[in-house]
Amino acid sequence: MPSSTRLDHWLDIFQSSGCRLTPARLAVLEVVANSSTVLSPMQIFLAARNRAPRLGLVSVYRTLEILENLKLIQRVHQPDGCQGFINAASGHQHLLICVNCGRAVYFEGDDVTELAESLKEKFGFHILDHWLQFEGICRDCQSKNPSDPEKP
Amino acid sequence: MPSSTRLDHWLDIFQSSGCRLTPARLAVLEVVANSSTVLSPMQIFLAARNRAPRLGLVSVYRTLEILENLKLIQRVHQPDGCQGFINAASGHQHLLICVNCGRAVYFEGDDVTELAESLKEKFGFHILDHWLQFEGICRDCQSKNPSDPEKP
DNA sequence: GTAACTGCAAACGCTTTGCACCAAG
DNA sequence: CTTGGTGCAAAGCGTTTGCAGTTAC
Repeated sequence: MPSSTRLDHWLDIFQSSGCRLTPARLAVLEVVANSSTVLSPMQIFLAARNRAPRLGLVSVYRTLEILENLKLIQRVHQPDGCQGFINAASGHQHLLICVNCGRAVYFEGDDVTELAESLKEKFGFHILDHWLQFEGICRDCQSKNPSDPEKP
Repeated sequence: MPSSTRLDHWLDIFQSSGCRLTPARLAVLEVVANSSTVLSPMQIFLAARNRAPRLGLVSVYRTLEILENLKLIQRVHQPDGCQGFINAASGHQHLLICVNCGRAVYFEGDDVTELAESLKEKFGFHILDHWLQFEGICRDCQSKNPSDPEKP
């Protein structure tokens, strides 16, 4: 899905779920919808403040909470701490993340549902959710200086 | 591996890596080595304080850091926040966690390495690490009151 | 007009650090 | 004896909350 279409889609869902569209929220939505990398609340704040100079960090947190509830973004857990967010591909949570630049790629991995089924039988667990994440270095970062961070 | 053997194993590695064995550290090691559930630093602190009454929370953090570096425990990321720790099965990071009681089960999932290989070809990523985690309700918790927490 | 939303500042909780004392080896 | 480890207290940091003013609808 192209970024512009995604933003329209988000605005649609956002408004029809009863949320008011304000400059602060629009700025956050634009930043997150147009990014294909994992972003921290602070990164989102800094980027969104260019579009809405009076923006406060608090509004970023509150908007992210709404977006997470609407399933428009998903939380990404990283080796160190964990408050990264990325726009959520429909239904999938299988991510490939570059530890150098933060770029993220969704991929298909339907064999996971088979695995879930066998776990259910084997251990008697009722499976609610799963999480598959790969970390590595993307092609671009491999060809550059490995210690050159390229966060957007 | 039985818990007692694991503790011995840990003490072995711990000491031969140059770390001194103190009452505080022993208490933390005993608690974590003998548990098969995901534990937060605070839970570990409370349990370990029974064995070493003068224990400080700070020592728990410091000991966990050492254990993580020695790969004896692994960090578990949970939907909400993420500072859970569990003793690490050798080489495997595939976990099945009960969201009710915290019990964790390691399982085999070697198909993940195949998947990693295909991702490498498809997207050009150099894969460094992966993470597969299932969340659900274990058999015991299914048969009990679902809202009855049973944290150890 | 009104309820939802805002930014600010302060509170909060978890984690880390500085330090003087202590004990493992 | 020496160096690494301890607990305490305080600092640090990211996140959340209370609030009075503001704005989308």
